[in-house]
Amino acid sequence: MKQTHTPPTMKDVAAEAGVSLGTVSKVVNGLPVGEPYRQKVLRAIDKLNYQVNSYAQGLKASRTNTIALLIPNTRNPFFAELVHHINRQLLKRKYRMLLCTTESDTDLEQTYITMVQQNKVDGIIGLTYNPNLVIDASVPFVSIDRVLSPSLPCVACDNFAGGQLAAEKLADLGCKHVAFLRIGSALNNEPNKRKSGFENGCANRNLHYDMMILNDGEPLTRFRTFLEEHRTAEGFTLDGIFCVTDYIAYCVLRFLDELGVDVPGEVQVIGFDGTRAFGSENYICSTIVQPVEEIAATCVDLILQEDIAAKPSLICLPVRFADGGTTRPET
Amino acid sequence: MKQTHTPPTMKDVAAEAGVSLGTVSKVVNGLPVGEPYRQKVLRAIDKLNYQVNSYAQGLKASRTNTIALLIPNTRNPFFAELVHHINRQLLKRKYRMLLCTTESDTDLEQTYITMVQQNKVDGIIGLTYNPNLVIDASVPFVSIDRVLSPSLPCVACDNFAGGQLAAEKLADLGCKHVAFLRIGSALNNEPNKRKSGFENGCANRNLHYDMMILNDGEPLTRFRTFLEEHRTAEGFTLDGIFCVTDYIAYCVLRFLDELGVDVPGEVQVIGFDGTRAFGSENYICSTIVQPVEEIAATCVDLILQEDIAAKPSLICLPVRFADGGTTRPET
DNA sequence: TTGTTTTCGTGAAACGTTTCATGACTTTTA
DNA sequence: TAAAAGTCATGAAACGTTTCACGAAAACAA
Repeated sequence: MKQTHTPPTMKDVAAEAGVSLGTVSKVVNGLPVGEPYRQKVLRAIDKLNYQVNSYAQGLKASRTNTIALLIPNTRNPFFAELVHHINRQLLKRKYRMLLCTTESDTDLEQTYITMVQQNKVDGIIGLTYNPNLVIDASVPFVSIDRVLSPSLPCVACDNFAGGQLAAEKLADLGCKHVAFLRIGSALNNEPNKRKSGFENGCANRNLHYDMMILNDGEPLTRFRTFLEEHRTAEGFTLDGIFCVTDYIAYCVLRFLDELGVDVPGEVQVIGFDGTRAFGSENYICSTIVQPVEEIAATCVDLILQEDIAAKPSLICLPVRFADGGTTRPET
Repeated sequence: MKQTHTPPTMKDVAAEAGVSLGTVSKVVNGLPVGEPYRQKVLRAIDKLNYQVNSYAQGLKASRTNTIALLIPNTRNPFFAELVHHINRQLLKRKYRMLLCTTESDTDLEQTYITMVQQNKVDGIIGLTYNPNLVIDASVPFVSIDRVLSPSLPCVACDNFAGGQLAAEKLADLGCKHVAFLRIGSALNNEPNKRKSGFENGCANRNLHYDMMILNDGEPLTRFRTFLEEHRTAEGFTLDGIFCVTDYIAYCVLRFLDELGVDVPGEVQVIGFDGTRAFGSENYICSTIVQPVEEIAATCVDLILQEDIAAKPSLICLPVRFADGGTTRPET
């Protein structure tokens, strides 16, 4: 009699099908097997409800079926969505996701790096702002939003096009004098391209713009000061604001509210990311939406792709504008 | 000569230390070993920078070092924090977290259930509203916020105390006539206890209250209607509102804004959960804060605890009140 | 000193896969 | 028809652990 509580193994399947272990293995892995054999094995697998033990598999193949996702945190809604979609994609492909939230916790970063060194993950998808991250070349790595080295593929939305779209949108919505608010970064981040895209867009539409750049670490209240300076007796002297991030847009909106400036009446605001309001499908502000789902899918495709040489160094995915109530309705 | 690129195995450690495989295994697993042996092994482990291969471990022990976390989504900030903290706790204990975001995706639920049946996880931590979830008794299960059966432990914050605290807080802040807004649920959810707690608190403080209960699926705009009815020529007839959830509080705040009711001037609002504003440490409203970190730690403790019989069926963790600007400053 | 008990490190077997050399069987060729 | 070539399932070895029966050495008792 068969033990009821042990999951069936390949051996059981082989016995049931009347074939050898190797044959079952081949069928399971999609290797060529004579049709009658394949049928017998498939029937047996079905009958026993067999599923491979990925730990035995991992042991043998020194593959772990695990991809590490290195991300600052899950609190930021954009990151949370990214986690969600990457997780889905990996699950679909029978991979596990090792979630590493790194926020300024060097211990955790070390834990993660140790695991990688010890060959416990098959690849890493990383969205990291840590500039001195040491990446072992033997582990496949896909970066999000930041080109770390020419040899490591990077997936990002089309930040240049996004910046341009924001500028053109503001112009099309009737703005004459806009501002770009951003946080400077010495790093070679992809999001930095939003700036040149924006400048390009303004040039295309003959739009006059100011730019306010905060250094890393400077308090966001500087933006408040900046905005305050634009409030004159004749009204608010800006009629459009592009914020490099929805988060900044969110803060700016609060500042504007405090200053009594009407949005989108007096000034229209566009953010970047496509952050949705708490618990709803609505965007928290008019925004350039990153294609989170495609970014996730692309990362997973890349990390699981065998042929490393064939990986392009930068993949840009298209963005789109979405109305979130902080711009006037389109005509 | 030793191959440079293969991680060291127990065999290597045994050779280095001049002891047997079994001895190394015991040291690694903390089993009793003579002190001189232990020292030799530890030195060798250190020298070779050895780390156990958990896949071999899992194969042998039919343990997988993986805990599944079943959660509706990661978009809700409360869930996102839960994921974060549970992940940390598990990582600390060398466990992996298999993240299953289930939101109304029956396919994914099936994937997850199959994995469990096939013995691919060592336990499940589940926050699920799916009433007909079938739980295999052979897999340890810890539930969050919902008692699924007397034999399955459940971790929750002290919802009763939270409801009571909200009522008493409103009373202490000078409210005379408050309302409790909630969504009804036929399920035996722990959060339902917020109601009796609230009623108890009102009784303690002789506070008059209304209650508005929405059935599952009813649009939240009903709350708007409810609020509208309380706006009279003499002003707003409610001076305090307790919402069963921060999300509802968030919506209610928007309704109140639309209705031109001043918060916290005319009416004070308290939510429940401790949701923080996008990208900040501030709460989105005055709220009863769930101890997310403790909930996470408790779940992990329970799920990894060997002795199932010793697990209590319900663990209540203390809540606290936090000011989020929608109540008047405390005196 | 001898016999008995206890302690504790040893090493082989087993966990469920994958891989590869082997050889049985079929097809092709002369 | 016989030999050579090709096809393809077979089953044993190996992956890195854990576990357990075994036996050597130490401790104790007489």
